[in-house]
Amino acid sequence: MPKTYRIGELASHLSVAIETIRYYEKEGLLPQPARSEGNYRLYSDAERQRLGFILHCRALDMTHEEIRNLLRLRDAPERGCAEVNTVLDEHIGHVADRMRVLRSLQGQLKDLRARCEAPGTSKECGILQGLAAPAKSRGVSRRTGVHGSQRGH
Amino acid sequence: MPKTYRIGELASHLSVAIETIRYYEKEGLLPQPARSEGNYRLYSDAERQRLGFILHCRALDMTHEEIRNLLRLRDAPERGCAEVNTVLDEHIGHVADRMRVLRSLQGQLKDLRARCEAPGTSKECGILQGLAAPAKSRGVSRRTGVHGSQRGH
DNA sequence: GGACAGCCTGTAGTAACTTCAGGGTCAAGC
DNA sequence: GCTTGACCCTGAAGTTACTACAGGCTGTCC
Repeated sequence: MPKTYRIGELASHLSVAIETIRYYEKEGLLPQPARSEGNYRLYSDAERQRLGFILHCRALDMTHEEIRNLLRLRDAPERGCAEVNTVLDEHIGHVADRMRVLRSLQGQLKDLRARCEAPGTSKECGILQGLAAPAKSRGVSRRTGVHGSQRGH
Repeated sequence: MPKTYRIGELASHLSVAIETIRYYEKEGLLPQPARSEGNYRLYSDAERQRLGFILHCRALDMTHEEIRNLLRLRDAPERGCAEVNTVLDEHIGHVADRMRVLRSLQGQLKDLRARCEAPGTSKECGILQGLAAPAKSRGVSRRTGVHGSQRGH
């Protein structure tokens, strides 16, 4: 009899919220697990490993779409390794793009910040004036980036 | 009679979607504008400038919350410039945090990518194995970042 | 048999939009 | 006068990856 885990065990072993596991199931990243008599989810070691794989991909900021692709390749071992490389290379590209954007942002923010050193009222604040300006040669294409994680405040 | 703009004009002048303008109004970033006889929105130059300010802030990846704060300071010029600095400094911090995370990610992704050079089947692919590993010393605190823009694929 | 941890389902909220359905307005052309 | 087409309106739902309830079972201990 192979070991099984209830959802709470799995969650604490892998340091993830219970709701997230159920959400991954709903999203089709995890299969529908076996159930106990009392309708509790029962996970096998294979499912535990699959979840670990998913979490590792998420820690690398991959989207569910990208993870789905990798899981498909993982499940079909006859497929070439080249596709795995492609997914990864594209993702590396997304991260690089996002970093370029942020570097540019950082420069602009620091320029803006330097406009205010005197403690005047905000009426004549150089920062607010800078933000009101037509924003020429901004160089930051709005709407780019690694599907970045939000939250942070 | 000062010039007024319809929403479509404003949108094309400032390169933003019409829906976004209406959304900003609903969010309270823009005031409710005057209306024409036929119930079309009519914007003044002041509103046009306010929208420009908002878009510039968004291009710097500020949240609506941060922008709301700046607008409040902009509208109350007797307040000190110091608060503007605070908002900006915090935002600069967020961007810096996000860049740190991405730099770490990039390193991990490249390590992973280096595991596959031979064109084998994905069964023995070092990348998939790397993603299955327990992910020790990962160092990327999940759930961080500049409320980053999503989309990108 | 009562308390309490743990699990269940389903729904709604988050950020900043985008998309859609189903209409009204207005100027030009026939 | 009527139609075409560009432009505008509202309100609701979809997007991503979760998180947070609400309201209700399950299982074990005392």
